[in-house]
Amino acid sequence: MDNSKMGTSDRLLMAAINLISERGYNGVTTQEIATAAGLSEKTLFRHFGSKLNLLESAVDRFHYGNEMRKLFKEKLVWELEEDLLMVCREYHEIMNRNRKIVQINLREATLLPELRERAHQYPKELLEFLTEYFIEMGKRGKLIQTNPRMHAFTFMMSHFGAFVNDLDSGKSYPGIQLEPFMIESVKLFARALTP
Amino acid sequence: MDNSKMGTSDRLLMAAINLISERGYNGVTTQEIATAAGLSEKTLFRHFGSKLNLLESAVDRFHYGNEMRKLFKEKLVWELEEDLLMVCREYHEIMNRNRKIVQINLREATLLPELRERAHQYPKELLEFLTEYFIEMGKRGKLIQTNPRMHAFTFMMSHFGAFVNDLDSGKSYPGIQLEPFMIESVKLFARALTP
DNA sequence: CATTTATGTCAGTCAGTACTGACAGTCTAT
DNA sequence: ATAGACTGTCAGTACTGACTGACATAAATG
Repeated sequence: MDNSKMGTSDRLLMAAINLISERGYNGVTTQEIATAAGLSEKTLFRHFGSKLNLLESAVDRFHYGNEMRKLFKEKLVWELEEDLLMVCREYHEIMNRNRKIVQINLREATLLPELRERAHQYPKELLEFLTEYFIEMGKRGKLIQTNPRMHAFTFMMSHFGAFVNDLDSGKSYPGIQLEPFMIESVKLFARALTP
Repeated sequence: MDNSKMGTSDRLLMAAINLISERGYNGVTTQEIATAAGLSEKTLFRHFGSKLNLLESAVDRFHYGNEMRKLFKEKLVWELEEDLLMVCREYHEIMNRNRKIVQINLREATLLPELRERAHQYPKELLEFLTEYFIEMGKRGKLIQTNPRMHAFTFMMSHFGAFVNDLDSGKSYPGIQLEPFMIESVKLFARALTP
């Protein structure tokens, strides 16, 4: 990546996120963060004052975005398989984009309680959206009517599990690709839930 | 817990696992580990020589056990719903028993590459068992024949996602309990996969 | 009762890390 | 040309944490 076009602060924030997501807050020195940003440690402390302030500033900029909310409000076609495929593609797109922040949250929840709250907002909201969608599909006679919330949760956990295993990296399950996984799991859920 | 009956080393190993799974290797001091074990830091270094050696000794004792292998070899009844419910109850039993080691693995994979290998052995093996089970069920005409490996993987990811969210703790999804989740998700999978 | 074993206290050493003030150099804007 | 903004170097300070040797105490063992 060409860092020369980014400001000093941005480079430090990015370097901090990259290294801390990998090795944890206590596993990285301010010297290492500054070096990864192509700057001096002195500059890091000029801009942020402290290591913790640097981390807090880095995660403050984090937000999931509105795409999923928009999808549920505007893009549903009320066909189970099509809608679920859209949803899970968007899910993985958003989660992968925020992978490092999610990793920092998983690692440093006690250091950053506010981040834990904010990072949990999205999956919580998605669970509600998906539950309401299943309920509405039931009303339209397009979904079996058993336990929409638990089915929504099962669907989400499946994709969260896949996300945590980072299928794109090929590390944990080399033979399994994200796209075929999404297609097949959506088919399976569609088959399970269609009357 | 009554520590007075355990040996000195055992208490240190357990204290190390408890604290490091929570705060990471670099987030805990040897003084804190010793205090949690009810011993002095001096004693910790008498028994283990170094902090890293203590952690390595602690995770060396880890192994998943043979229960799942036995289940697949001896306990299947070749009814999809019953078998899947057995499998996922055993899965969560084993994973919850090893939660702290799994958490250490997720956090410190670069510090302990051997642990990463060993910790991954179990889900890999389970994926193979479950895939073979689905194939055999297909041969017996009890399962649709599409993509057994991907279905096995989807099932596992769903439960791994639930495991990571530690449903028993009630932290992330307070309204969702593990047992109803297992029952409902197995019903959903059985419904999806039965011809 | 003497010896051995195990643990705790204490006062360190050493290396590492967060963070800083002073000074110098470079680039940009006026 | 100069002032201002920004960055880098250097030589620190203060603190922290892994780890240790020496000595003392207590419990277990023969």
